[in-house]
Amino acid sequence: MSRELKEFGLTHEQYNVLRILKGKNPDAMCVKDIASRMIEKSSNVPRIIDRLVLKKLVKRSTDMKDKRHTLMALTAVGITILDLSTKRTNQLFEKLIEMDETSASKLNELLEKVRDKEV
Amino acid sequence: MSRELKEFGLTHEQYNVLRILKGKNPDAMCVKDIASRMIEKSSNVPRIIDRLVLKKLVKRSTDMKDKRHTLMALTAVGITILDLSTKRTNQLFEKLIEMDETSASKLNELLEKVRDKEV
DNA sequence: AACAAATACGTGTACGTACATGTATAAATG
DNA sequence: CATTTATACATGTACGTACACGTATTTGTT
Repeated sequence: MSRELKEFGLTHEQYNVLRILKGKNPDAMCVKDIASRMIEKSSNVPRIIDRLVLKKLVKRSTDMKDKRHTLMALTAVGITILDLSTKRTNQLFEKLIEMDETSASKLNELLEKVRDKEV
Repeated sequence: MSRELKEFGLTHEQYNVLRILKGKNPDAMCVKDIASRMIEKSSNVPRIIDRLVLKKLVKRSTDMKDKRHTLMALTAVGITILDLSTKRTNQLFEKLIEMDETSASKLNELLEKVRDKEV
């Protein structure tokens, strides 16, 4: 996945953030909202946004209703790049999960078992 | 796992390298040998060793038979720390894989299926 | 209204991953 | 034997993860 995204100048996490923003597009989202939708919920969202802003894929502004919020939204370029890269990753993903329904659901069940262990 | 290793001042990867060295102890290993036994085979071994040497868990020397080789071996302290931390991680691992034999082997089979996809 | 606490971001550091490149040494070749 | 090629390691950069901490803004309390 990363290998393919690289051709669009995106890392896995940058792509992930773009997709999250797409979910609200054309509305903006704040850092906390984005973080809550990420798999890896570290405090790294501001820095990932930094890189997307540099590439002009995302624009940043301050919420005047609550100045603690920074608002992020896709730019037109961002939407284009995202759509292109999504086409590619969707193809890959289809191949990856190519598995009959029974196996897929069994795999899921077993992984949940491991994930839920309290250690 | 990382959480527990932290109490021994070790990261996951540092611990991994110590275990690999333990496998050959008291003989030394070169970077290439270590890398070949790691899950993540990046070019990062020299830097992981750097940190272990700083903590005096590993000693480094040059192979006089082939000066391109750097030889790494555990120190006495390294062995002690490794044994202590291994006791802890073994307990955790036992809990984690607590799963009946049928489920465990089914999980393995399904994961192999995903892993072997050519994408 | 003044102050304390909570909230939302941003930033600093250590470390790891991925990838590219440099350097010393050894092996292979003509 | 001289030169090329391969090998083994080290190092640089970009980026991500984890965690600690700083700062601005808002909210809650007295």
